[in-house]
Amino acid sequence: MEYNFSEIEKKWHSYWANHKTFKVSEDPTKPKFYVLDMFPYPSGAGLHVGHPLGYIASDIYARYKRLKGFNVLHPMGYDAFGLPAEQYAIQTGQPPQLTTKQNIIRYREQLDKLGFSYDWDREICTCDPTYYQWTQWVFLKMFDHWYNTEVDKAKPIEELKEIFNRRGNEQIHAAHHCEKSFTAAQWNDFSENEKEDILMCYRIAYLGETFVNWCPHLGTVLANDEVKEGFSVRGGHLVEQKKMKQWQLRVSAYAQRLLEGLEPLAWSDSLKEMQRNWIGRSEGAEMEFQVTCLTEKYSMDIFTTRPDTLFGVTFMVLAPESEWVNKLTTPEHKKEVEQYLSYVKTKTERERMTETHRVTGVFTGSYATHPFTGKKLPVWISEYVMAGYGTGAIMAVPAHDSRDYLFAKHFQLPIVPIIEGCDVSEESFEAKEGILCNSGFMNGMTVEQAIVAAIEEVEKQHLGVRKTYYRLRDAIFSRQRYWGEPFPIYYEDGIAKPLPESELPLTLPHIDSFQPSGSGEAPLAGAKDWNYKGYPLETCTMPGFAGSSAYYLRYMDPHNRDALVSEEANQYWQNVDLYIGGTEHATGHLIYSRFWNKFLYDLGYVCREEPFKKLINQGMIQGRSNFVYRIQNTNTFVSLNLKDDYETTEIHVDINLVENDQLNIEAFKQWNPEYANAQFILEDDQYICGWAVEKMSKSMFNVVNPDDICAQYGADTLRMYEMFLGPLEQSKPWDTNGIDGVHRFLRRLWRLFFDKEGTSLITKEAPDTEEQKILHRLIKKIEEDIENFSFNTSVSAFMIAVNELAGLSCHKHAVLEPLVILLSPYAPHIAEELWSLLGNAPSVANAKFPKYNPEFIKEQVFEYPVSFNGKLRFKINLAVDLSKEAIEQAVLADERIHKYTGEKEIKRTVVVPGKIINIVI
RNA sequence: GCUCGGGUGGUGGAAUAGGUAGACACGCAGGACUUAAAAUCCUGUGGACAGUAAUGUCCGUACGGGUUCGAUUCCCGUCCCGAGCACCA
Repeated sequence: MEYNFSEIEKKWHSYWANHKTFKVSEDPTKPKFYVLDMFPYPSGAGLHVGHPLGYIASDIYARYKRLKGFNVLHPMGYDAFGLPAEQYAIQTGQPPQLTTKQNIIRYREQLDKLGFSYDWDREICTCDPTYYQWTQWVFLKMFDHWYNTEVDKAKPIEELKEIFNRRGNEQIHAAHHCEKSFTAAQWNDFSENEKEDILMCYRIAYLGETFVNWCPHLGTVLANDEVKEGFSVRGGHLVEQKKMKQWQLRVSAYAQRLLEGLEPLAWSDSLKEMQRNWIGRSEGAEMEFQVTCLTEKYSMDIFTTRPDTLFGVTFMVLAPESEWVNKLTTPEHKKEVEQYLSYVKTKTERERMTETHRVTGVFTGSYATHPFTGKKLPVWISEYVMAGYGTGAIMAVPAHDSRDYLFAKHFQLPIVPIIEGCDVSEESFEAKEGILCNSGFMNGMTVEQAIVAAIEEVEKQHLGVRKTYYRLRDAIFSRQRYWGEPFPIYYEDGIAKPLPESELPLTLPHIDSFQPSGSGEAPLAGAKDWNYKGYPLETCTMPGFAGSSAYYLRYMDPHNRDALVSEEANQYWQNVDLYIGGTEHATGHLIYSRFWNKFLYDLGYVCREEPFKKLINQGMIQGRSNFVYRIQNTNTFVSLNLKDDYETTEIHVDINLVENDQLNIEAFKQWNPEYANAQFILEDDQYICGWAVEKMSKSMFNVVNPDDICAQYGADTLRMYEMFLGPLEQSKPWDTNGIDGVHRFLRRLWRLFFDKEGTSLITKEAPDTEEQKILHRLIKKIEEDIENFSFNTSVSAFMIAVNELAGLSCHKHAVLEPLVILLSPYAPHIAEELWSLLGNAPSVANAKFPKYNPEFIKEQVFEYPVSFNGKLRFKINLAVDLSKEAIEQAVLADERIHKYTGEKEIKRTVVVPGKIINIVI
């Protein structure tokens, strides 16, 4: 009987589904384990072989943990709101509700084929009102809270009102952007609307005016992580800066906690580093400089991380957008400054970013006074200073900062080095090392000492304060589009008011036109009856990350109608033990989720401050594209190695028309009518295609569909092959070349159980030592591999073990049964089949992971009293018995061992030809 | 420019509390079975040299140094590749 994977897989899929084998519930008698995949966006293209890589890995781990006796929560769902469905709706007029539903059905079919052990009763979908009700609910909570920086916690806005009532906002410890200061009396005199305006500056979810990333093509605002190098991540459209009133989340209030919280997490260093960069903490001093514009005197704040270089300051620079520009420009320089400002305005964000080496700037005519030396420092304006960071103004230390240096060289400003012996004739000296000079009270100190001393002195003389800045900005939360969660907000006399919780979910209405207006007005503005008790509802919707920020909590208690997650469910499942997903979410979803979770933690709705304990980033599976070469202006194609003789154009060709880089010419002709009459210049009677490793995508015709692989080899082969391909975290091209090897392994395994006629070979004999050794070595290896996520080497270990057992003609029940359990996380279908053929009740998922017994693989230990250079005992650990003489010879042959004879206990290994001997002296 | 990874056969990749480098798989070559093919099985497979042969010797983990009895592994320097950040003061 042959290994009939398609029948086996079909049989077990329906068994698992009918018996709800993987259904879980809270069970206090068992330890819990939560394994989560980053849920997919169900696109119209369906899954390709790259998508399941992480799902397979997490499924192996989840199944393993189950065998180890854990109560495993392993759910799946869909991140279904988003731009592509809406873009599709704009093009075709099909409502996103419909296309999303179709895509989800397709995804589910594909996922089901791969035999994942998900508890499908917990399936969620972010566009489902029973789900997004809780997204809206969290938003209301954020609207209703402010951030108290004294206790570092979100607090109800009512508390803030009371504080204002009692003592105004003068000594308030809050994260805010309120520019007014007021007393209790003034507060009480404010009108309700004025009060609301002020409170808005303190809310964690707030409506505020800022520069936003506006994408005219998409007709919407985007978050910082949705923009890369001035273009939208989705679609690659130009993004410009525009000042707009938008909903925002005060993520910046949590910057420090987001940074500190990273420390204990079991995430990769590179990912933590990415988040650290994104949060961008910098410590330094905020200092006041007295500036004089003609006769007018001001004090201007600047921020520096290098207060030790204070005596190297030779000029000041303002950002072009800084409010100081107007105040400090003298009439004499007004014209030049205006010219410069208009020049800066013509540059796009992108140009400003790419032309970083070009030095531009203009003098304001004003001077600042050095707080210690009293020297006059000219105040310049330059685009290299950012308005959005620090105070939008800097003290320039050309000797020790490369940008200041270039600027000083260009405009011939003085450069004063303040570190002994540094050479600043060619470039600035930026290293934070050396001894200070030319620096008054700091002379002779190291840079490290000077930084501390400078801040102390500055604080003592009340010139400034220690200060920490973060690069992390508040998240812009409005999107001018349709396919997202509606805001539970209505406007009463222009004042944003929260909808009562009892009105949730506020469901997304059906609309006729999905086309954005282009003027910044959202599609919902055209919805009928989009109001609450006659008041207009907010027309923007929430961004993609809204729905994915707390989905891991909802899985704990997906059908709860009264809460996002019940306290009991949250107490039991706590947080995610293992999270597997792509690195592309490093500065998006993974920051927002952590923020969201911390907020809910502050409010006491969740018991853990961090959502994801351990995180693994699976690598991308790239496609291997094939090319044909068309001779320009002809319909003739030339084979790869002859193409250099012609002027050719490289054209992607569907990889399904190519085998081993050989083009199937007939199929190619039929592929596209344009090529029906194509001519070919062959080499060795073949057309050889070129190839390249690229992203797997429809447009490159290099997509491999897992359904096809399943049909040809089965899901078990696909699962094992994806693991065998290489280390999980590494990106690698899909390459079917090795898949036969894995498939062959499963067939060989099958043959340990059955002969060709299908008669069972299984015997009840007791295993011998050699067989025990094979088995227990495998148990140890598989356990280690799974714990280390080194799934590729486990596949090899299985192959070796099965080959060895086949070599010994071992068909013993006592060996094969544990082998099947070990294999079940990797190849669950065949394991399930063999498990029941061994006479067990389904399912192998309920089996116990075999216990490793080191006795079976222990090498025999021979203890030799070897007389050597006096009285020494060598304890020799080796599998093969060697004669005493052989050992002595081996040890003596290594003359250099003499060095160690005086020391007490040294573990050493001596190599005898053919053997390794570990010796304890 | 800065930060973090990483460089091992024809290919994907094994092996690092320092100890027989190249597991396993692909590919390739040869063989068995077959009328033939597919499938399956067996053998060989880093390089160079010597030998009829069994086998032996030398060189090999990007490059140059160092520590060590011994380095793919640890340290220093150089080169290359990948990822991320990037006028963030």
